[in-house]
Amino acid sequence: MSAEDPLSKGEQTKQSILAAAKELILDQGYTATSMRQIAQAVGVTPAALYNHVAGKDELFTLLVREAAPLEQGIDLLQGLQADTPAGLLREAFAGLLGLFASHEDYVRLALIDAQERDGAALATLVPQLAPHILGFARRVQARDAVHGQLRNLPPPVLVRAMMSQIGGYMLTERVLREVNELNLPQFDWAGALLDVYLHGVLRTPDAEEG
Amino acid sequence: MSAEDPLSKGEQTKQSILAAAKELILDQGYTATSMRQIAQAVGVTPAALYNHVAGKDELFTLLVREAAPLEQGIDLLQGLQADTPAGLLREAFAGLLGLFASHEDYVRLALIDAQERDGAALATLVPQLAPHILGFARRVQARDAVHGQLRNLPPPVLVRAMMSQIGGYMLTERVLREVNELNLPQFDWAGALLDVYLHGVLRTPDAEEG
DNA sequence: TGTACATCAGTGAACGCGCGTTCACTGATGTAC
DNA sequence: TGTACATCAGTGAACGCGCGTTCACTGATGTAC
Repeated sequence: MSAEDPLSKGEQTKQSILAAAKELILDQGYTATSMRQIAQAVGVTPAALYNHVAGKDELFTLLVREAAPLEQGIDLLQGLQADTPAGLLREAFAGLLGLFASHEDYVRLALIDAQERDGAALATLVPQLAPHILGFARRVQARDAVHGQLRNLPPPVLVRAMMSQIGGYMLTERVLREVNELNLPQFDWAGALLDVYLHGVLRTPDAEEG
Repeated sequence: MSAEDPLSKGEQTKQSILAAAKELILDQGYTATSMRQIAQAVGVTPAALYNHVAGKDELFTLLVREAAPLEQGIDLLQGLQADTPAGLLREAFAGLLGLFASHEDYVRLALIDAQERDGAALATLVPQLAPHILGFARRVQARDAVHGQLRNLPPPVLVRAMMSQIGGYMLTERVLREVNELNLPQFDWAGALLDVYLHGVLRTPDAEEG
């Protein structure tokens, strides 16, 4: 259709299959979604799927791999600009939270994988990301030797408290939304949780702006 | 068997069915677990299940309802002893985290329900718990009018940051465990996250002990 | 430019299988008189 | 204490159905000479 669209018929169909499968699986889960449903959504016979994809298993694996923002996560951790520990933490927190929030599909696919398929997808992702998280923790520590902004916390606590707050944000985003009295309209929740986190790991409130 | 066991044969079988279903569903998910598998685990014919349970749907609903620590959660929020805002927050954080951590089965069943069955179970739980969470927030606020320990944060932020950190703890407990370099052996992670949270919402570090 | 052929994308029928649930039934257990 | 009967717990076969996948096939599209 568009100018940058030299996709063959086959590629087009494959993309349609992936898109339909993603939508159905996000809605119903992996086991509850059938190849027949996917074929119908694409407008094709079930048998036709097997011209483009080896089977249901490979289809889901493709889906998860395609949705994972792994490279972006790594680039983000490696491309942090800030000089101070507080700045690094702020930048990483905001960046990672934004990354996950903008890839909610991936988060949900990963949860489905974990629950219905032993979590092979997450299991391969964590080891790939781990060294970069560790590198980030060391960098923060090294900067703090100069600036002394951080409370005396073990580096793993810095990292886990951050990941926990970010993961918790994603989790509560879906649950607490329904509790009206806890909803502040137009409120910058991500910023508020970042603020609580920074205040929690820094020595003094004033240092936060460094 | 034991002294306090006047269970009829039927009740015994029903409990066996619930136990077997719970184990299988936690392992494989709801859709992927069949009535035949459950019957086999119990040592009984599939048809026999229907003498004790209306169907697969009701079986799962029973399971979730039985696993939910709803009353304990409410009792905990209502029975807080502390006088100061900081004390209340600390007690609630530690209590709720402990409650969820000791009911991991429920957390997982609720996630399965949310993913494979539209989340009917969670949907009924949140409104039941919500008023007590709100009452708790008001209580903290009222005490703070006297003590002035808290930073100037909207009460919903206090609550959500806490729920987010607790939820994040449950989430990262399963994922980050596998990253060896982030594991501090024998470390009191719950205490560390509580510490970061309190430090994050209180005005001064010294006030935490109040 | 025309022809022969290979590759591609999709069809329709069928495979063996496991699913949730129902049904008529069988013994064993409990209850009433 | 004995007998008649209702209830209980479980069986085995069967129901209609949808599952993932395979297979022989058909046209359409692309390629080589």
